[in-house]
Parts: sequence; structure tokens; C-alpha cells
Amino acid sequence: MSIVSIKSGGVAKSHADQIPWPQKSPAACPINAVKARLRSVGLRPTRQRMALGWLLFAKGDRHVSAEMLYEEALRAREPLSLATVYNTLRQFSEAGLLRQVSVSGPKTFFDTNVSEHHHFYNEDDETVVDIPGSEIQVSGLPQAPDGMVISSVEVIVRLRNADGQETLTKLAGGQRA
Amino acid sequence: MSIVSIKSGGVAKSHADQIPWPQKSPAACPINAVKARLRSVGLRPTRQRMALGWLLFAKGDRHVSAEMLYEEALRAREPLSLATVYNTLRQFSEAGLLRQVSVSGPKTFFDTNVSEHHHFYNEDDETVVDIPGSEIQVSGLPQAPDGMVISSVEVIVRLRNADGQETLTKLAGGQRA
DNA sequence: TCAGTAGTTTAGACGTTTTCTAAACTACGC
DNA sequence: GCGTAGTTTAGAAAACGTCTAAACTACTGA
Repeated sequence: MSIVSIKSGGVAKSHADQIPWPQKSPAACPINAVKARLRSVGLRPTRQRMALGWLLFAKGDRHVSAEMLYEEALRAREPLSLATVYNTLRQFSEAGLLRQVSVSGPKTFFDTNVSEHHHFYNEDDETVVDIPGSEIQVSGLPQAPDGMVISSVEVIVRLRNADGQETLTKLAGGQRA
Repeated sequence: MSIVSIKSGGVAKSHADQIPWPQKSPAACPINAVKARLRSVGLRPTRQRMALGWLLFAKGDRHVSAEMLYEEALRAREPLSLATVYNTLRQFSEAGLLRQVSVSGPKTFFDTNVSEHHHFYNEDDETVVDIPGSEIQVSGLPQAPDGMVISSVEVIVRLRNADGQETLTKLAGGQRA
């Protein structure tokens, strides 16, 4: 549970920062870049972690759940188990390579963009999207309570269909009042 | 639905079991107030819903999970099933009597304060607390994407122990890298 | 290069949280 | 009261994630 130092400026910004990621330069071999990244955070570059790292980081910003990533890996003919996907997502998050997004749906989402930014959450289809740009600002942040320290600040903007269709559908559905 | 927002001023929530419905009008009997509330959102005032409504709304602002509320109801000698608690929490939320809090832990939390305010989430003991006061402000809110409408804006401030003890303990635990 | 070792993966069992099902029950209008 | 639609319920089942122990593998040092 330590997304530890994504923020708050100073602290131990893992070695990952030293390795510039989405490279345009064709010179740097992506495979080696993934390997270097894993090494830099103390994770052995196994076949499975390389494959997942590749899927996660080679496509720019992504919001994935364990199940989504697992299926993607299978489609890419990378045999691995679902347990490995769960382990890997957790390890990547703890290492600061990923960030967990606080949407309280049934699934846990991970974001490959660990820099400061915020999210739309579409309640109707349960998807997560970055809020574009960076105009959004949180001011008047409170002190953390005694003995505690702020580990992250997240803004979730929840969205619904404008016409409320989905909501009505849902209401009409199951055993509701 | 606007009897809702009772501001808690650091109130000691020790044994508020006897504290009656917090309201100005002495005429209205608390029981009837719950009943009226349920009726006003189109829910039949059954024994179970009355009991849960009472537990939820008679004590000021609360953050409850289904399990917590279920146990509380049992302690209060209100026989009902866990399924009813889940159904009721969902129905109350859909009716706007409660608000779901976006903390992506294993449990879903519901807040009896549906007015605009934000939360601390303690990652170490998985508790939710209101951010006191209302200095916190979100500016530069983006437009909702086409066809969508903003249903809520939530700020989650995640907290950790300052010394990182808990985190280290947890790390030492399972099968980590 | 090779063996030892510590870290990793895996299938499947398991735990927890939540939803579903179908039968019994109940609030409410007439 | 009666009928009916809305509710509740226990238990089954689903969904999500973690754990276990055995097999596997990347790395180290010789």
C-alpha cells in the first residue's frame, strides 16, 4: 500500500525517474528500457514482468484493471497467470511505476501516468479517463492529522449520461423500490 | 431531502445512542421524520428501512460500510439480513439520502453527509474521515465530455503514518519482491 | 560454465465483499 | 379484510483479490 512518493516533492523519488520513459529516439531499445526500469526499482526482469511492462508502458497513458491486462497479455500470446498480473500490478505500484486510482467500483484501476493529474470516472460504463490539461487545482489543503502524512491528493470527477438514461435503466432493472 | 446536512463539529460520538433526531422543529417526531424521508423518495417505510434509517441519520455525519451497519443493527436488536443492508444502502444512495465515497479499498463506504465536502482516507487502518471545514476548493474544473454531465466532484486525500511503520510492516508480510 | 540460492511464477484453494434467486412476507390502497 | 406489488430473506453464487506450496528461473560467485 505504498504509492509512497509520487508527490510531496522531496522524498525518495525512486530511481525510475532517472530513466526517461516514452522515448521517441529509436536508438534506445524499448525492451532494454523496460529491463532497466525494472532493475532500477529492484525487480528482476522476468519474462512475465517484461511482457506486462511492455504492454503497460509502450502505449502511453493507460488505465487498466488486472483482468484487462491479463486478457491483453493472453491475446499477445504471453502465457502468464492471473495471480502474476495481480502481483505485478501491486509491485509496480509500490515501486512507483504505476498509481492506483481511487474509483470505488468493483475493480481496481491502475494508471501508467504517475505524475500529478486527475480523473473522470464514467459511472455508466465504469471507465477512467484523464482530465485533460492541468488547469484543475486544489487549494486550501488541510494539514494532515497528527502523526500522519499526505500520501496523495486525488480528484475524481464522476460523470453520468446527460439524459440520465442509464440511471433510469438501472432503476428499472433489478429488485428496486 | 435536505434535512440531511448536519455539520459535525468534532462531536464526541461516544454513546449517542440516546440522542434523538437532530433537528430544530420539536413538533416532528424522529420516527415520523424517518418515515417521511423514506416516503419522500418513494421507498416504503418498512421496519428494516426505518431501523437502518434511524441508525444512519440519528447520529450526525457517519461513514459506514455494509458490514458495520449490519453489526450495528444486530446489536440494536433489529433483526435483518445482510442482503437487506446492501439493498438498502444502494437504494438510499440512488435516492440521494447517502453518498458513496470513492476510496478504492476492499469495502464500499457510504456517507450520510451528502453535501459538498471531501475526505481523508487513512491507508493504514482503512478509515474515512471528513476533511474539516470547507477551505478546500477545486478550481479549473473541466467541461464534462460530450453528452455527459458532472455528477460529483470528490477530493480524496490519502494519509499514511508519518514514520511509514505500517507500510514497512505490511511489506515485510506477504510474498513481495 | 555451472551449481547454489534467493526471488518468482503458478494452479488452485481460499477469503471477503457483493449480488442474485425464489419463496415467504408485508405495507398499502381499495 | 383482501389482493397485489413491493420487500425481505437465507442461501447460493459471482466477483475480486490473496495465499500456499511446489516448480521454476535469474543472478551470484567460483
